[in-house]
Amino acid sequence: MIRDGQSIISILRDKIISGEFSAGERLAEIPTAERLGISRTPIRIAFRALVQEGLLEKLPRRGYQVRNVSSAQICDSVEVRGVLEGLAARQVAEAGLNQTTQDELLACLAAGDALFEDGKLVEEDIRHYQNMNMRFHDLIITASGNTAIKSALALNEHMPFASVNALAFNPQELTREYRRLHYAHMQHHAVYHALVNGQSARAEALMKEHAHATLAYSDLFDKKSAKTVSKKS
Amino acid sequence: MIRDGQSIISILRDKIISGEFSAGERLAEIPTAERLGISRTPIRIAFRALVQEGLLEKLPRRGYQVRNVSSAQICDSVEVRGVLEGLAARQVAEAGLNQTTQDELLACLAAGDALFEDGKLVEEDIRHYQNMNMRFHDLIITASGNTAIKSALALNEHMPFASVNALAFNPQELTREYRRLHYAHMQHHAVYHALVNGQSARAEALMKEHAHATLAYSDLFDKKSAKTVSKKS
DNA sequence: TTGTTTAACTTTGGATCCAATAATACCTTC
DNA sequence: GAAGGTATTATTGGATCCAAAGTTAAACAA
Repeated sequence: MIRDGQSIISILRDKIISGEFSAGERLAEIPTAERLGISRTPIRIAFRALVQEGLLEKLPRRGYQVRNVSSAQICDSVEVRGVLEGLAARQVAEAGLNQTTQDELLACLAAGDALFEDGKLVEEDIRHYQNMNMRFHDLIITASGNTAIKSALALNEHMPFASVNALAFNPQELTREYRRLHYAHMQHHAVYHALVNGQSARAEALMKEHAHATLAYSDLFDKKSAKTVSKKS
Repeated sequence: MIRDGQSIISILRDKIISGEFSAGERLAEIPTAERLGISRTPIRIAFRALVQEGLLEKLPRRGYQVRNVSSAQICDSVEVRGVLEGLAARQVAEAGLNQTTQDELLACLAAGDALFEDGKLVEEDIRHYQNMNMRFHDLIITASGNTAIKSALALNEHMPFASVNALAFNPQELTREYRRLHYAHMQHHAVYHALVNGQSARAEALMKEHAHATLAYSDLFDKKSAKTVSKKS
């Protein structure tokens, strides 16, 4: 029994991100509705929202299609996240950090410190890290008071995080994952330091670099380089 | 007779931006549907989209409400546009401008030059300018090939342009408007110059400043200053 | 065999109906 | 007069029906 309209969008989004609806697959309202055992109305609303989010593409009179999200597009998305969160960090540093936000950021940092204390991560730790990470970023964006940043990120919010994590994460390589997340966590500390000291330019630059760091230990970075080279040639 | 679903969203958006639906006004699906003489289904889809765009706010079980877009929020939105279009310009300059885009940008510049030739503007000229302006910006965003920028801007796309123009434009002051748009147009020339010469950092900085220039001749800028001061105190 | 025309099917958009639920107003009772 | 409970109303979410329009496929003719 599905009560809330929002959750249907989430369900479809998860199916796309998880690959149950594979890239390039064509989706129509009626078959999808039957597949999920609900009526067309919520599917219709969800499809439109997902088009707006950039996960679906509309083929006029031929249904919808799961957009093929290339690694280059994920890199683009990370770059966008970088400039927007960089702007947020700059504005926070300029306006000054209020006490409650400062406390909450510190709590995030402490939680992260605890996770990395024993020198290794298990899969559950990674989930904890991701929650903490999301909270840390959200705190800064919210603290900026810039609602336009929030809404601009709302669209492809899931995309960079979910896709990058899905592509970058390999359960076989927990050590590499440990290094990647630990580096990111140290950057969190640096960002916090810049924010409390009102170093706005530093905060902005750190936050931009921090977005890139999401990719730094994945092989996506190489693909992006290849793309850039081919563009220039 | 309304055929296309997208147009209903546009109609409602226009009514909000124009002030026919005033800020803070509560809207429910049924009364709005009756007011427009259509059924609830398209209204439902439109309301959800407008929530996602940030123009409406949902009051659970109490309908929707037109969000009060403050001048500070418009400034925020302009800032977001600045960093995103700055990113686009930088990427275009780095990758190099292809010939067709270059030609189309030149056509925009020529069209602008013609508008400003006789030293004054009439209201129709301003509409022409806005179309040309939109095309110029869209060309650069598209040329960047960064789809994430496009979708991030899609949300509040209308907002900065429409709202700023609505607030900044005063038919009594066509001379001031002439100066504002002429300055913006000269910046277009500078952006183009940076792009064709591959000066990526300059292109990015110019594009950011260009966004601010939208406000430079309006009194919004003062309000923003006031807000910043009050934040610090 | 190929091209054109037509018919059937697919698909979306809009309208309306029903159900669930929260808010509000009213009535009763203390 | 106030407070609490109940009933009505307002509002949204989902299901289904119908119409319009485009796509596909098949059949027929050249």
